[in-house]
Amino acid sequence: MLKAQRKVYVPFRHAQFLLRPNAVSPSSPLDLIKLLKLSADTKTVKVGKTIHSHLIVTSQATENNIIEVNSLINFYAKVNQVSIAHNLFDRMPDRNVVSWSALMTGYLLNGFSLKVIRLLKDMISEGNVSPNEYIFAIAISSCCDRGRVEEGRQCHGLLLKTGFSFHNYVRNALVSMYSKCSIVQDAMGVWNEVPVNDIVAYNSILSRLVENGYLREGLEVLRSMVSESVKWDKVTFVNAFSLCASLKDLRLGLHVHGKMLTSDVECDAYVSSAIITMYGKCGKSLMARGVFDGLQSRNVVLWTAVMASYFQNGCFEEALNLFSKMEQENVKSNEFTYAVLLNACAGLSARRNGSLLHGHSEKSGFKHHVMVGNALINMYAKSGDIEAAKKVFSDMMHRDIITWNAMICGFSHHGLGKKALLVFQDMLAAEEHPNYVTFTGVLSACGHLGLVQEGFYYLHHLMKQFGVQPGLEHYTCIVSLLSKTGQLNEARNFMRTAPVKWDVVAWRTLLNACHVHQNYGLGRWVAEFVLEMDPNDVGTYTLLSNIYAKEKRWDGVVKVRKLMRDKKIKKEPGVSWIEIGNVTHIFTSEDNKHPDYGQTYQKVKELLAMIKPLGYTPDIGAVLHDVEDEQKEYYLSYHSEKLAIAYGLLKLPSEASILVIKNLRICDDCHSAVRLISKVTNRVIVVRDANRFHHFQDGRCSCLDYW
DNA sequence: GTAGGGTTAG
Repeated sequence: MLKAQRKVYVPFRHAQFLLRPNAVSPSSPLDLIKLLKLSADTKTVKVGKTIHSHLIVTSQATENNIIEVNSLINFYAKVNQVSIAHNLFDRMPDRNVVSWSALMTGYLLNGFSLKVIRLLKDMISEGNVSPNEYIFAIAISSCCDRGRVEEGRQCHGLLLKTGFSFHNYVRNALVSMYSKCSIVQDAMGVWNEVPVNDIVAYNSILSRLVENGYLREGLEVLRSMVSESVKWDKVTFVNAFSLCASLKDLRLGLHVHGKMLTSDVECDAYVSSAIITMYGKCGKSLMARGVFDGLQSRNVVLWTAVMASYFQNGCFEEALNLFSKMEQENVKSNEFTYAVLLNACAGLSARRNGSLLHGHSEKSGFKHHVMVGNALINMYAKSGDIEAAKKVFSDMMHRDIITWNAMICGFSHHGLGKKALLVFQDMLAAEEHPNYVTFTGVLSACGHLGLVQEGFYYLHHLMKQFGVQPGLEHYTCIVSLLSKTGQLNEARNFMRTAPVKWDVVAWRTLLNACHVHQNYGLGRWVAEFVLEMDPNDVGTYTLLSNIYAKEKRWDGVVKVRKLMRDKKIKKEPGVSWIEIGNVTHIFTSEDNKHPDYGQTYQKVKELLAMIKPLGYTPDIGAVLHDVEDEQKEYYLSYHSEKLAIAYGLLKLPSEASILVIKNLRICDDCHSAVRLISKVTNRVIVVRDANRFHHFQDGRCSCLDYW
């Protein structure tokens, strides 16, 4: 991995004369060496090469020579031409420790960490020059990649023998190495050995702690900086803001912001984006926007940070609106921008908008960026087009853990368990290590397929094998798996014994199973239990009322309705929408505001008449008991998803599949109606409800009638 | 003449 170069202001006026032909050089060799360093730091290849040719012509074999060549090695190393650097190094009659360190830095910067270690070994075996603190710091830094830890430990051992481990450079490199390799205990061990007040060391460990989620320890470090009166610099503030963001601690964030405003630290783009991100993660998108609006100049990162703040707080449209503003100001998107925008589309299930951005990103040259690919998979999967998600996945040249997770969870979300498990197998074959998220997808796929044994095998063995500690989500998947296969008592027992604190979601899973499997006794018990945990859970009231209705216990239905009235809980009205062309058509169960309402309602009636001969009977038990049967049927046909689907059938070409999105869970009646509608109209109909996707085709649904 | 810390996503 390339390391970022320090940014240096370029006083080019001083360098220009060298580029003129026939320039009479007024410089002493020392000036040239300074210029060479400058061109290395600023990566101005042309200037450096000119100096090189100048030196070839003028240099004699003097004592200066070794410094000149070292500077040249440093220059070529920094401008990513490390083979030229190595050539120069090989041709040196005498080398000193700087020659070695300059070359090693070159390999380090260009990502050839093995080469760095080999050079260290060569140096030791040649024995002319002894390694110093620079050499060790570079060698240790090269062990920062995962899988290089063992070499890092060997270097550490060597250091303890030579006594260099107390040098600041080296200690910082060790701390950095261990923490980048996620061995935070060792990093803290080194850190605690000797007290320091080197700002870089503080920043280094703080950043690593935050990055790896050791937030309590991060807070400790920040406190010790205060107690030891270490003056904070820009980087400290950036780290402190990201710590507050990770902690979602607005109070601390405000405090740090105040401290920054009263300090003399310059608020550059790094600091500003850290502040914006902090406010965003603490739930204050408007404050993030306020900081953003107050900035003099805004680069892509700042735009993306403020979009992300909106996204994280559910303001998807605001995030998307900023995109056009950014374009107006001629700021180009990068892969992060596309990721945020596509995620916002996913949040809105805005497939059309998403595919426009897809085209946009490809035109801007991001076709093969992993981050963009991941966001595209997520966007297509969440907006209903799992085929398009699969296509993006298949076309990707590089994949990371997020890619695999997005595809596995996407398939699972759509109820396509077999496909999810196939991708999981491919993932293992590709030697990618599954993580926490992977197993939520895998276990829910097992749930869709009813694979109880496999589910437990994954939970008890495979997760252990990959070092993933099972959490609430995984245990909930098991509850859902047992529930789905009708083992309600086993599910309840599992909930008694599993070592987690169950939340409302898990109990609701069991409750839903009781409803589907008609175990109304247990269902009522669970519902009461859930309502004790969360007395405002609308879904549970609805299920409980449904259970009473199925039992024909109208007193119970009345009781639930009274409870809801007393608590002023209103059932959220059902809303469904469908995108046609670039217009989103919205249907609700409570109004008839759509301009084509009459025609649409007529179509629903027609469809229901078509499916009645196939065995559809309106599930009138689910509707209020005190209404006439005819009226009940009318209520049911009013359901927003029926209207939206009918509208799609009216307006879309006959081969097009229909995607409808609904805010609530689809009801029994609509589910069986849509299954049959997919058969009589010979259409693929996809409904995304509050929980998952239902793929209706040829009279069947991908959820196998369990949801 | 050689090194080390920071921004935007899941």
